[in-house]
Amino acid sequence: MGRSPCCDKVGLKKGPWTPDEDQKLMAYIQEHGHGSWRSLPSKAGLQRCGKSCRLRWINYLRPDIKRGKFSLQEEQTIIQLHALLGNRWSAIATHLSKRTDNEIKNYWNTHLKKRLIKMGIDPMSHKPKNDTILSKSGCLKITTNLSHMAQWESARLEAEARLVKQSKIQSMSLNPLPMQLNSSACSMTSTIGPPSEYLDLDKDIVHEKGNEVWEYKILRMKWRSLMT
DNA sequence: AAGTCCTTCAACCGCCCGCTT
DNA sequence: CAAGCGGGCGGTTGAAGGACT
Repeated sequence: MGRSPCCDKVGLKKGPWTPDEDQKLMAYIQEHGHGSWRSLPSKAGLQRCGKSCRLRWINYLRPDIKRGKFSLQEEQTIIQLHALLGNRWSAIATHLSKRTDNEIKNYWNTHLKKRLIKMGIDPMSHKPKNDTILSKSGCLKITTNLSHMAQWESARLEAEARLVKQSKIQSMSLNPLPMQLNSSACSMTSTIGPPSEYLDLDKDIVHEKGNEVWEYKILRMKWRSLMT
């Protein structure tokens, strides 16, 4: 059976949000929380569908959002995480506090992807375009390790997401158990980890262009930063 | 100054997944 | 177990503004 549309589209407004609509949405959420997105628009007096409200809140109105130029550190983090995770923007966003998945996705598509292409790096595989030559000369091991690392990282992120969800549920029930969560998170990260080969690998891939230096210290460095 | 092309990014769309009934 | 629903995600679009001719 086909699913019903997320909202009754007749009479609902689309397109850019007006300051008045923003104000209504913010005022409502600050007072009541968003609750069910589907029912929020009518309660808040908005002629929008719930999805549109959710998107507007998450990507623009939320108070804990950082806007403006991405720092070099942020750019490097995005590139490193993209190498590991691919186009999993929401997963990447969890590692860049105050940045939204939409913003990261846009920044990748409009800036970083083009920059990598200019540097002769395939933005999807994060490998130099003339990869076949490099593979023969030893980079194959790095590529293989990256693939293993990505698999492990995927699993770790999923576990982390579960913990966050669990934490939210517990805090909402006014009976948070931060110590338990922290200890379980610690035990997870200390007992589960990448194979020792990742920790021993010292090879970095470095590309230079003009004043820009891009370091692909994905393996050892990334692992360390994820644990901090 | 006017017209065209290019870039950016907010917002929409469709699909998927997990939960509930 | 299957259907229905809501939320979330990634891909795509199109308006707006800037750059270029």
